[in-house]
Amino acid sequence: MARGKIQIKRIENTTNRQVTYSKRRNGLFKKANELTVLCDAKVSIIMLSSTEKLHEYISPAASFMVVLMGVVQKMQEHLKKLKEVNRNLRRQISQRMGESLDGVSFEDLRSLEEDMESSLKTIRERKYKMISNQIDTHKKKVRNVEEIHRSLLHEFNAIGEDPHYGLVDNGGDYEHSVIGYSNGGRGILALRLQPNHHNLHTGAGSDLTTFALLE
Amino acid sequence: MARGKIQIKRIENTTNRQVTYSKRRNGLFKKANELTVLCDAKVSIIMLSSTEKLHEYISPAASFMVVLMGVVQKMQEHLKKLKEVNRNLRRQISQRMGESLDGVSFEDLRSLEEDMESSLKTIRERKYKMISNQIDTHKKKVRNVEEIHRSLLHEFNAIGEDPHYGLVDNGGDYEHSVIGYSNGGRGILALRLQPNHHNLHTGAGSDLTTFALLE
DNA sequence: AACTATTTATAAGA
DNA sequence: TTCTTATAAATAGTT
Repeated sequence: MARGKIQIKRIENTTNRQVTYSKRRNGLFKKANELTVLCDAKVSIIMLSSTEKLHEYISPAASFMVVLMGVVQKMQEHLKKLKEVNRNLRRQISQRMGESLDGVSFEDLRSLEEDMESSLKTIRERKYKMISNQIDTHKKKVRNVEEIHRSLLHEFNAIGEDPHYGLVDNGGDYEHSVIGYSNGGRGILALRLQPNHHNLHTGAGSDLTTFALLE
Repeated sequence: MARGKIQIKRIENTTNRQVTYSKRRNGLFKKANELTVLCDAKVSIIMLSSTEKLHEYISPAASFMVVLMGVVQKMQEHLKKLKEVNRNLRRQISQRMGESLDGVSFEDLRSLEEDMESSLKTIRERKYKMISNQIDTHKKKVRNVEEIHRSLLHEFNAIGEDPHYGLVDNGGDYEHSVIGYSNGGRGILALRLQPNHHNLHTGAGSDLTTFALLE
């Protein structure tokens, strides 16, 4: 309706469609507001853009659907608060990763450093404890294998000295079995050490901003 | 908006008001429909005339209720996601504070330690830089004060040797002036910019809200 | 986000 | 109400 007449049909160009949506939405809301004022009416408009963004106009004292609207509003406030909290949490993490430190006071920097030092100590201790536990476990396993080895050797010698048994070539199977044992149980450890990939940093960064409102 | 400009305020003449309501209602619905078609949007309008008559516009494929319910549902989902993200962020912070480390794999623990070590290094470097900056600034201030002191002392001595001037007690103003200089110009920094309040819709005190749900 | 040539909406009158 | 029409307002295309 301006630099040329347009057909009232879906605008295929996305940018154009969004610009027009924005302009006409403002126009519609303005008209609604004028109607409200001029004619003492109550008007509620809810609209969803093709990108599923919600916009609404509510005239003063529009009692219609006020309850539901109220619910929506409350939820919006809640969402806003959660977003704010998330922002703060992200900032904290950033700072603990040595980023976003502009504007942090010297005192805060010092206490952050102290805090991180003690935390790092805790983590380190835990790591060492994990290592020593693993070593203990491994030692026990080795002892166990050695025990088996000794007893097998003992049996073997006993057999060698026993005139009832002849010496039999086992084609290297003996050695093979020993190697197999010496490595025994590793597989279990390897299973335990598989990282539980619940991403420490990335997962939280998932994009919530482009959230579709309707299917 | 036609045979004369009108003020956007309640039309006192009842007949006139009703006529205008009818005309503008049609206009509004037409615009809503155009918007729906042009921009592939969903629009619902509900309005109540001053005579309490209900009129509504519902774009194809969306009733007001359905749209609202959809909105509520989507908001709930969004809230849920945000809460989940929140939980993850808190867990990350906890871990970086040496807490909630049960169930963290050895590999994750190791990478967390590494990460924290490098972060701590960054923070430490920043702290040291801040310290050295402060020391530099302080040194400069001291030099400046000494300079002023020297020159004043020089002047003082010159005056004392000049037979044209008598010695005058300035009641501590000397010290005050020095302090004043060392802080000189600071006040200018205290000026702040007033935020721009741009009211988009100026017509009457209506509750006109336009917001993107999920920026 | 501005501008502006046009189209569209509409206030007042019939 | 509906039609008419002069004029105000909205806006499509452009910058």
